[in-house]
Amino acid sequence: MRDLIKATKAISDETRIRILNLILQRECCVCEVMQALDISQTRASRNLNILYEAGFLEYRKDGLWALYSMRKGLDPRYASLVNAIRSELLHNEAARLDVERLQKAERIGASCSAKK
Amino acid sequence: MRDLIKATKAISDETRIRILNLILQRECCVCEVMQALDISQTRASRNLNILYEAGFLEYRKDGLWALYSMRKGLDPRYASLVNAIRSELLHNEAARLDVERLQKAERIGASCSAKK
DNA sequence: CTAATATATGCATAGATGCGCATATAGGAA
DNA sequence: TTCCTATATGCGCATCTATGCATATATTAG
Repeated sequence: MRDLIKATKAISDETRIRILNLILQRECCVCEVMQALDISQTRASRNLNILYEAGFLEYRKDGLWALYSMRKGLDPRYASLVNAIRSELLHNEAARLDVERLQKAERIGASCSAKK
Repeated sequence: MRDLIKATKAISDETRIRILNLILQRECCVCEVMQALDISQTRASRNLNILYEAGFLEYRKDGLWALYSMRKGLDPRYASLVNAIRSELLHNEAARLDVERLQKAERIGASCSAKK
């Protein structure tokens, strides 16, 4: 019960739904999420961690980078939550633009957007 | 997007998950929910309304009673959210007890529990 | 070692949420 | 009408949440 509540809380937030949208495409690092969604480093990092803690994501470190991807072998209950999001995003224009920006994003960090 | 967030917010609360559990069994009035979950009238009414506003429930008045039931023809996205809850509750002892108390509940209102 | 960089986190704060108390509303009975 | 009852709701408060700022941590380069 606790876990289900944690999971549904995690996805009841626009920023985190947009993040899931990106990671459904491919593994992402924090700075790519920042760039694609045009949000702060703190915000990206914290919300990624919330999705991780809720059980949706896998986490690995590669040098300086923190890489998040969809968790494999997701509990069926969680999978149906993800499906709800997936079908929501299917025809969502803003979500499409986020993915478009993700494709242009580079694996360079916070200083990048700071320098702009 | 707004609607999905509203729906997931609605179900990311223990009280409301327990309420859904009851209404998945059968149509309930506010006072039955109060009795089965042993919560205040305000709390039952407000949380029922949140589930209704989020699109999960149907509402009808029968004399003094306000009757809530599962909404028919639920959007498939919402249905998969409900399924996640249903499978969560399937082996949940507390949920079973709530239903048991629901069966003993009577369609009499707030004054009932107040008189106890 | 020091410097640079990507990410995580402590703290403060604005806003949202849950709920109790009291009261309003509405339907039925007399 | 007036009284009783089931539900809804305004208000206040305690708690939770999201986020920015500043800083800590960790990894790599030199």
